[in-house]
Amino acid sequence: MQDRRPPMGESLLFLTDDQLLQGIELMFFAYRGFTSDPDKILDNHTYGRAHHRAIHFVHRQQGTTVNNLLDILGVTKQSLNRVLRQLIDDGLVESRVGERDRRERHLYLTEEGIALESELSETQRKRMRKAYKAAGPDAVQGFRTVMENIMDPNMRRHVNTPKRD
Amino acid sequence: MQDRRPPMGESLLFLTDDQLLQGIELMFFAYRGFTSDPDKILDNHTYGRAHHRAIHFVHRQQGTTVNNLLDILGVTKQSLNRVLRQLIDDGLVESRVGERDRRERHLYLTEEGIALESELSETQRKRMRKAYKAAGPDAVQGFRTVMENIMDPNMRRHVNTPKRD
DNA sequence: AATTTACGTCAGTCTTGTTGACTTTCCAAG
DNA sequence: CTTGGAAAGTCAACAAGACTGACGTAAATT
Repeated sequence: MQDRRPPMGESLLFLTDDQLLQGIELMFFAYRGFTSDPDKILDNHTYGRAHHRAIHFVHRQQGTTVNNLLDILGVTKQSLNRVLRQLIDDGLVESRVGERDRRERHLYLTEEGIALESELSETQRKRMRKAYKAAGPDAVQGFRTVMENIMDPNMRRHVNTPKRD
Repeated sequence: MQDRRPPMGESLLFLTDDQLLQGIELMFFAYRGFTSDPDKILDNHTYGRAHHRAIHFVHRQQGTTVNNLLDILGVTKQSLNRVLRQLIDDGLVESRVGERDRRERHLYLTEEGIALESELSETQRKRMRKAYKAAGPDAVQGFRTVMENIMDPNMRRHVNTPKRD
């Protein structure tokens, strides 16, 4: 008589379609929760997720160029330009002409921009902190490993790498 | 002399703002990769992500009602109705009047609908399988735990629960 | 001098979300 | 049996944010 389970040498039970389906839905629901807090704040500022993304990456890489931002965000320049223009006009982002290469524009958050960034990221850090704390360090390491393998390899270089010591 | 590290009894280094920031960006980039494969397929069918979501959850819960779908997807009925109408008109989804409660509409995928669902989910399962395999079972368990803690608690009941024996 | 690069902008389209108003169907409680 | 309300569908208008395509300008590179 045969084993009723699918043919797998060791325990590869975590690779069944059912398990993968669960993973897919975890991605959907977790991402929804993850974006819900900032979305509420952004509503009050007549901004959207696109503004949040721009603010986030300008904050993390002050002085980044438009081209670099396009690479990270993966949208067209017209799309990015729209939100960037609003943020500049509203005084949240400053655009400075490059010194070495004057074609480039280097982007910086103003004080006001930093303030909104803090407000937005605080809600997300709070959610992440709660999840990390509840799951524990080993689970977090596993989470990281899986997430890095889900994303496109050439995007990994854009992910923040925490200082060790 | 004091410890130079922040005040934390044990090693809670995985809760620093830098670590949390990494987690936030992992969510962003992983979700982008995760949705990129289906998006390409959907383009050829003049459908979008909204259609994919509807198809996915109708498939997993054949016979589900519109109301239940609204609860899961978290959009307005007008928004859902638009994509559902297209899918019904195109013969991918069948809407049957409820027997017990004839106000309700029960939704089913047709053969054609199942075919598209398979095509879409196959690319996502492939990506998840690759990530799971590279990370290993323990990492996958950690991934699950963190993701469940990121999402809103009342959404957990909607996540597929794999059979254990 | 010619070409390429970086950026900005105008114009138009599409998907997907929203609100608000209104109708039809139908169950269930008074 | 009537009526209140829930479930579903529909129409209309609108906005965010993505897209394509074309064009312009300034600066760097070849």
